[in-house]
Amino acid sequence: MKNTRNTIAKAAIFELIKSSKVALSHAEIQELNQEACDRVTIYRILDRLTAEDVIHKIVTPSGTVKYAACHHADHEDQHHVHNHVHFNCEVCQLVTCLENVEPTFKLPANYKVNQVNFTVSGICPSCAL
Amino acid sequence: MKNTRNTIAKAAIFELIKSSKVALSHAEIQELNQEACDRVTIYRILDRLTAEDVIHKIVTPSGTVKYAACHHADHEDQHHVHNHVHFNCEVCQLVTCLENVEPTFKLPANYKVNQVNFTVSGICPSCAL
DNA sequence: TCTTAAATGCAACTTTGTTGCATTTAATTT
DNA sequence: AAATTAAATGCAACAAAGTTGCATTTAAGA
Repeated sequence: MKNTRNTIAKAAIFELIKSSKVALSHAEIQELNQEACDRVTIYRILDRLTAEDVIHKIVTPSGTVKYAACHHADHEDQHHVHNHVHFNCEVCQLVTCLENVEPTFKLPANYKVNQVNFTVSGICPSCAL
Repeated sequence: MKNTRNTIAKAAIFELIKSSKVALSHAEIQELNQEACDRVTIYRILDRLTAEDVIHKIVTPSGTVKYAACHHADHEDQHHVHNHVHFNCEVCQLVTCLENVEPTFKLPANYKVNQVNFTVSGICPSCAL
């Protein structure tokens, strides 16, 4: 892992993502951060946090990219695979990690998996009322 | 379903997608179509074909949007859910539908599923050689 | 053939993400 | 504590991806 520094901007953005119950987009993070740092800086911080494996990137079926904190035990040094399901509510638009829902599937021989993106779209329990 | 017309552009683009073994991006479609119609028209045709459920949209973990033909039996009038896995090779960048790989998963109560997007990234058999 | 709503082309615009470079700053070394 | 240095930031400029409005064209039913 490359040398990485703990800056105020990075800490602030990580804190935002950690304290959010839902996944956040770049635009949402920028707004929540009160424009405290440059747009480009946020992109770079998100890349760093993703590389450090403390947040993970989620792509919704509509193509929106969001980020959420990782809640896995971090005492494993091999790269973690985020294979839980993300739920994208079509009504409230919120994306939530369903950490306990891990799909099972079987690929044909000789496929090597590095990364998965499982997103389910529909209506969440709150909006279904 | 809204009234929709069979135009040459729509037929050409559907043919391109159907005859491709891999999922195609908007840019790739435009190039393959020899710029025969406007960029905007392609976006609108892709939307229409998706709404008509004859192609489906795939979003890769890197955020690229691609389209592939649907190979399901079309005699069902309820909206089809594309719940097969898409494989995105990190080397050749090709996205292929693994029609036979359907993940199983169990959501908590009261979640209503309309759409799923399962994409697995890694190395495909051809590139693994 | 006539009619009309769907489809297209074009221009303009927004959103999202990237790159290069000068400046600032965190963290290590002296 | 000061010096060092590579990482991080800000800014400007750019590129890619997607959207919108509107005038014109066209498919398909009357």
